[in-house]
Amino acid sequence: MPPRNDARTDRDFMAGLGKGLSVIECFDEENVLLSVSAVAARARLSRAAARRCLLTLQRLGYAELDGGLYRLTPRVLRLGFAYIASNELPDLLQPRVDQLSGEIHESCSASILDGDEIVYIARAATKRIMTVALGIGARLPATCTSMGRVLLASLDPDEAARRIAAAPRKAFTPRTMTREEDLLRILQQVRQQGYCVTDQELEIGLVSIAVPIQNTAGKTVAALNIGTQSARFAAADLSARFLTKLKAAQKDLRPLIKSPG
Amino acid sequence: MPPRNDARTDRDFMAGLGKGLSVIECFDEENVLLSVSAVAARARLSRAAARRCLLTLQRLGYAELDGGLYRLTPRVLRLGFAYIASNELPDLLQPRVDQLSGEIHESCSASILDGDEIVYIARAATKRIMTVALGIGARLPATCTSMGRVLLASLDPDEAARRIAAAPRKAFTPRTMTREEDLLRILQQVRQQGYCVTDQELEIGLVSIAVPIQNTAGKTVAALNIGTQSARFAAADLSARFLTKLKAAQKDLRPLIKSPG
DNA sequence: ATCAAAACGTGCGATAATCGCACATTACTA
DNA sequence: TAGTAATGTGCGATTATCGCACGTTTTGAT
Repeated sequence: MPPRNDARTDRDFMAGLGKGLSVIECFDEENVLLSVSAVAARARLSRAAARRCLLTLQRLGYAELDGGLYRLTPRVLRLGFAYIASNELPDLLQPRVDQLSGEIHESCSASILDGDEIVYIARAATKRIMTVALGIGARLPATCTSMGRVLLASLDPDEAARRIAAAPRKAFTPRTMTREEDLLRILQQVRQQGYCVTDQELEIGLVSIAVPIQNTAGKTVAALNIGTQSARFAAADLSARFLTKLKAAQKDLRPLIKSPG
Repeated sequence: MPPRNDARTDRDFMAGLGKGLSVIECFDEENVLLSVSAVAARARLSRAAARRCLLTLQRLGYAELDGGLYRLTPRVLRLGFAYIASNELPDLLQPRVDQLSGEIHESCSASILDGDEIVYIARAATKRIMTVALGIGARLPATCTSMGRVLLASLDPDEAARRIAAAPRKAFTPRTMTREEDLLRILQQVRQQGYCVTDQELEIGLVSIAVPIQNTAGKTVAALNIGTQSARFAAADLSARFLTKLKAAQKDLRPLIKSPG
């Protein structure tokens, strides 16, 4: 489990904690109820270890037994909520996301970058526009989403290139950009124009536009986007239609987001 | 840490996992950045154990070091999201919550019961109506909220009485009901009328109305509410104004929510 | 209905990992 | 500058974790 050997850090690594967390992450949309063996297989643990983790989680109220199978309880939300509550960003962005969505009657979201994925931290949906539901905490690949590209573009170019090189670049649709050089060129363009439009690269029929959200120090800390259906707006029309609103939100939010330290 | 001695279960309890989870829960709105000692104190751990947990969380990407202090990373959302994604309820309720909020231009939420607290699992806010922000995963005492009372009322009366007796009943405002007998009487009333209105019991100026949401088997699995300001609607007017919409949502949702098993 | 295969719970000895004290070091404060 | 407090580190003792192996239960196919 420990990726590297950090001398001291290696001694202080608590294997049990790592295993338990990976057990929690075993559960998802397609795996609501899992058996001990299934968890062991998914988390790459021995059956005994998986069982001990599940028993512990059950004892602590994070999991419950349902006819021989385990399921997570709402108590698990306490963990994710520890982040939401400890980070002011979601609180600051959610009202504005709600407002924007109400004004334009389109889905609106905010996300941050975590490795090569974006993580939704605020969201307001008019109706479900994607086949998959995207609630808070949901993750999408950064390389093929408008918010992800805006966030990647805000990084040091070398760092951005590194993450793109390391990221799996699956072609979700025929339009998905997968070539490294194409992505780097797009990032360059995003840096210049200050926003990003994606045209059905994640799902056919889905278009979106995103802008970076900066803190008082000017550092990009999140991305804000509007997503809609290509049947209603062509990708080329998104900037003319929504960019003013997004830029206004960007400007309003900036003084509210204090830089750390 | 283990509450009881369950013979076998006791042997299979992984102390390290329990400690790590309690460390994560140390972080909240008022404690964004915590030192090793602070975490040790909050989680009731030895400094060494707290340090090992934090080091492990850092290694796994759940925490990061910021000038000698630790902070949670968005990766923690993966844990809470494991629940959201593995439970269909939030997905089913969120669109309807969004829709309802859009129609009536008031804040609308859904929650479930966890012990003596309600946990928000879907939410759409028009503007911030409470001084505290309530995102997904947020918790409030069940006894003094409209959704909490609806959910408590759905339990076996003995069980409800037990939870009320065990719950801390803090008076958030002068109007907060704290007497056990009053609460039991209210629950009785809620069972009869099928909804609950609360009038500034959690925060002055805040009124709300809630109805239970049932699955196909008729079992209450969540509560749906509308919250607004007493300056706009008197508590007595809430049912006349909003009950029809809430009941409609209740009826629409019921066939969508399958009973487990 | 019967049987095989798979999954589950349990016991236990060996091992390795956690534990927390004690010390050295580094901030922070008065 | 001295004193307080918090941090990182080393290490021996302890104990909790590990995973195999066994017996039992459930599943599912014939």
